[in-house]
Amino acid sequence: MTTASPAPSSRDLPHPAREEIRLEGVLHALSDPLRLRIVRELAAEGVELSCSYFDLPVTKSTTTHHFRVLRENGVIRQVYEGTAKMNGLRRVDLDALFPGLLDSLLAAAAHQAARHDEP
Amino acid sequence: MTTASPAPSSRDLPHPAREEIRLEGVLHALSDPLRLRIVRELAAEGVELSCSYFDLPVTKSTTTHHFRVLRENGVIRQVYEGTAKMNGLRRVDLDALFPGLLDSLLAAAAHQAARHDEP
DNA sequence: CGGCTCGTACGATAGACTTCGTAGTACGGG
DNA sequence: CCCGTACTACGAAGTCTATCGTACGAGCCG
Repeated sequence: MTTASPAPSSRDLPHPAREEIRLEGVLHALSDPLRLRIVRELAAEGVELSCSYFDLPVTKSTTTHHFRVLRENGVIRQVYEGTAKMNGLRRVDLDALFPGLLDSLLAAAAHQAARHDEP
Repeated sequence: MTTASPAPSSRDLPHPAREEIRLEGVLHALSDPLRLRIVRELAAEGVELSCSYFDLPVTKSTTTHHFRVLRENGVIRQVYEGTAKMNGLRRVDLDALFPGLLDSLLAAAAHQAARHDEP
């Protein structure tokens, strides 16, 4: 049977449970421009994206570090899929914990981007 | 005439203009538990409060440091009034820059406090 | 005036954060 | 099976942060 077994490639990454996510941690994770940018792209695309999708102005080591900060603070979920690691926003968890916060943050970031970065 | 001259005690503190306030800075300022707590009390009282109003578990030096971080990131406004320094939320500026964000953040903090800190 | 309170400034320290480079592991394709 | 790709782990360097202690300046009150 074509069981939809998630092929749990034995490479599991530690994620905080929903109740363990702390607001301070989320804010800290998003207070870095690079990480905020990652989250914005993730939210814009709406689907899971591989790390290499992002073209960040830092080395891969640093990229790994930033993705880990986002994961450890409960902002994103990371799952291996073959050689790629897919990243998805934990929108459901965040919305349950902090209703409306994520949307406000994304709107604020978009607002600011429209004011400064983009012409 | 009893001019409402603000008695500009010649001790003026540098504040960022509204347009200079950066989302990353605000998030960073609020990612510290002590500073988040200060902002929550400020929002709850709704009026300007002196530094000594807060009974924080750190020394006065550290308190000064945290208030400065909040001011330099545009979260609060500080004005001298005699020997006291009054602190007020820059709600108008923040609401203009990031509509709804402050309320979402305060609600999220209250939510979390209800879940963990308070019984 | 003398002292008190409020808050600052400065220096110091320990810890955390960001970034990198190198070396290594896991998966998939020829 | 060997190699390329994707990402990690570890160590190192530099910077930033949080905290403190002590010493100081600015107003208020007796």
